[in-house]
Amino acid sequence: MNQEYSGGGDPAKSLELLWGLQARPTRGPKPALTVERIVDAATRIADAEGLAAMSMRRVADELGVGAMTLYRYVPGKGELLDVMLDSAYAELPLREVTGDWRKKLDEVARENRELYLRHPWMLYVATSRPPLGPGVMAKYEWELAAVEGIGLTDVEMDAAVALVNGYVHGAVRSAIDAKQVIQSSGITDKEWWEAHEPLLEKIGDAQKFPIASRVGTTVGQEFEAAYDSEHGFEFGLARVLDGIAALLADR
Amino acid sequence: MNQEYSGGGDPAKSLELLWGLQARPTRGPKPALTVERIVDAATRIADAEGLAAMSMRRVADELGVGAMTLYRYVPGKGELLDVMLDSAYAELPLREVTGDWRKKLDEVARENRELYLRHPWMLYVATSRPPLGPGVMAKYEWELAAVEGIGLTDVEMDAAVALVNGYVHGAVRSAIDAKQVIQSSGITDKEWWEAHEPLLEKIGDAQKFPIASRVGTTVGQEFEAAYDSEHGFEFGLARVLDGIAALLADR
DNA sequence: CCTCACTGAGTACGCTGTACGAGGTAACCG
DNA sequence: CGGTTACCTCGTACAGCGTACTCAGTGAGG
Repeated sequence: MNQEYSGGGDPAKSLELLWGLQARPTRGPKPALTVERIVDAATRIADAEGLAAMSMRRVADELGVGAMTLYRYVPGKGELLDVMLDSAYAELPLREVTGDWRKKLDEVARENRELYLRHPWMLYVATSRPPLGPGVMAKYEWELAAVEGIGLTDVEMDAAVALVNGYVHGAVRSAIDAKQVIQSSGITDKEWWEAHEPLLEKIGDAQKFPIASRVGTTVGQEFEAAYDSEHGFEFGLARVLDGIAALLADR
Repeated sequence: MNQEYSGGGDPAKSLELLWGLQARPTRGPKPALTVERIVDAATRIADAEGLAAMSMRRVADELGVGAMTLYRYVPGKGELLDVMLDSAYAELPLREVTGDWRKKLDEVARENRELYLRHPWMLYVATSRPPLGPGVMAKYEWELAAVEGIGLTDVEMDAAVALVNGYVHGAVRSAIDAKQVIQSSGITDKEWWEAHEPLLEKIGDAQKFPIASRVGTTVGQEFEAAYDSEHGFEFGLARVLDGIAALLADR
């Protein structure tokens, strides 16, 4: 059972950390750590072993210090996650894309997807109103720029970007969850459906749920054939972009 | 900081529970509990106090038994969550809707939305390949029926339903997260932006992130005016359905 | 009526985040 | 230069978690 966390740090404290607003005191011994080193270590652990493995003690071990030492640099685990998230978003290349809005939004979706695949733990941290760190701000600006000046209101621009981001988030999460289920259980989707066909038949599956059993079987087989998540992602993204295009065409 | 859980129960064991496949032994004392009573109690707690409050001890207290007693009925917390999820999905009315696919999918989205609003904890349980209990199967069948016979392949039908479901999931989760942030911090979005304007200005916000600061301010104000999540939901749903419509029009 | 499968639950283990406080270190001030 | 004082490190402790183990009590089948 995977534990998941929402950042949930005190927003004000997170902000101070994110923008490096703490006055470096002169008295006393030099700090052995920096917030950055802590964030890097924590991210390394979360990348390799998942969010559940990223405990304060584990991070401290990784850095060769006591667990409580971390609390000199970070108010708590929630704030640490906030900073981790912002740092990860700062990895986005934010390339300037030439072309129309659709090409730009496509790029936005793809870059976000790759970021999530690189840092799967991000998908399990609640990100509603994320702390406005430099990484998140830059990302938001970049994404809005894709739909700037195409005839949307400000609110619609925000909604369009949120729609694309939300889609990518959900799609990648589904793909990763599915992969993890396969890895942890050693059972592919196809095998799953086949193994439970007798059970479902006994229940009266085919009669009660004719469409579901037909579609489920087909989907299981297609996914087996490595047709897989790549195509599923493309399908959904195309629909989302088509939806935005339809809105623009109405104008 | 909220903990969250993925169902993650042993799929085989969850299935047995879901379909009630356990052979009721005759020897020994009558069981004092049923899986159903446990699921109901757990759901009640999760509804009222959130997923984090739903610990095994808490559920046991609610039922007036020892914590370990629950393990006589349920293999573990993961499987319990699986069953809770399936039971909750079984609450969907699954009304037969007359009309075209769009009207039907719209109904699917709305019913799912209300279910999530009634049981917010569902949004924080990972649901990829949820255990195929009776509730989930019936829901899947109902949703697929909305897009049956309109010219989509089986894989596309699954993808379309997943797209709508994913959208609703993300949208409702965002709305609930936002509401919780406001409740727990007592700060509205507008106040948030206003309170941090000096900070962001000092950073060089307006110069570095012109679009973001403009759109962010506007969105904050609109949301303040209770324009709010309802309209945001409608906008996104309309785009998603438009996207599917565009696909059908191409044929 | 005896037997024994089954139920209930107390105790305990290892894990979590983090509050508290003791003890060491280094820069400032007189 | 010596004392003060702010700061850093981290051992200990606490409440809470999921759950493995174990043992006593129960009640129906033979």
